[in-house]
Amino acid sequence: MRDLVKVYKVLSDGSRLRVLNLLLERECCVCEVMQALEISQSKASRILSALYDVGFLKLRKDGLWSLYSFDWDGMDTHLKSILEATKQAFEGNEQMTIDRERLKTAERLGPSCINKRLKAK
Amino acid sequence: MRDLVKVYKVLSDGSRLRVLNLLLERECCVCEVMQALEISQSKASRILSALYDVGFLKLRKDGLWSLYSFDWDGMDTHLKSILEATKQAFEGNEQMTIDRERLKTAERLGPSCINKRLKAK
DNA sequence: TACATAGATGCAGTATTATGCATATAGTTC
DNA sequence: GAACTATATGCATAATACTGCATCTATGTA
Repeated sequence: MRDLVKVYKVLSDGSRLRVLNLLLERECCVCEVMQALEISQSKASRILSALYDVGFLKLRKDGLWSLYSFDWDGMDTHLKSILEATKQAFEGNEQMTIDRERLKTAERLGPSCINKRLKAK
Repeated sequence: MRDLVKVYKVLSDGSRLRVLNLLLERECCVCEVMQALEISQSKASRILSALYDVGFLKLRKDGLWSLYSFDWDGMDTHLKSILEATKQAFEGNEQMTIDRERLKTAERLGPSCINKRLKAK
């Protein structure tokens, strides 16, 4: 039951839910998440590792990139049902739609590149 | 989405989950919850009202007693699926089984009566 | 080997949450 | 209306969680 509490703790944060929503679209690296949600690198990284820790995600490394995606196969049954319910709750939500749109234009550029861009503006 | 965060916040606490579990058994008053879980009156009251606030429960007053139970009819769809998933996760959990057992012997006695008993021991 | 880069993490400050105690509130009973 | 009682709640304190900044790690590249 301690695990269940942990799972709900992870889900009880708007930013973390927004990241889940992105990942429902496709596998993402840390820098894509930071672009799509306009959050800092450390925040994006921590959110992804929190979602990973409770068992929602799997991690694949490609050179410097950490690519996170849902671990549908490894995920236990309870987690899956909770996730399904959550997914349903996202439907029709404006913020979630915007985020998914923005993810489409997110490029696989590292944080330093993104930060330079932001400063240039 | 703010609502969803609220719901998960409420669920991200062991005691609150234990109370949900009791209510899956039957309607309870505050003092039955405090007996079954061995928690303080204010804690039991606050937990119940938190669960009420997000829409899981309905409240019926009988004299001095506040009787809380699941509001299956009034509950919205998302909430219901989340609750279903949670319920499944409770199955086979030792603590939850113990709590449900203890609820059977819980009597509808007020806090003052319960506290007197405890002191008498 | 030296440097550049994506991501992870320690730390500190801030904000949020949980909980006990005391007290308020609202029914009940005499 | 006075006393009693179940529940709700204000307040203070303690515990937890969030986040940015700086730094570290590990991989890739010249």
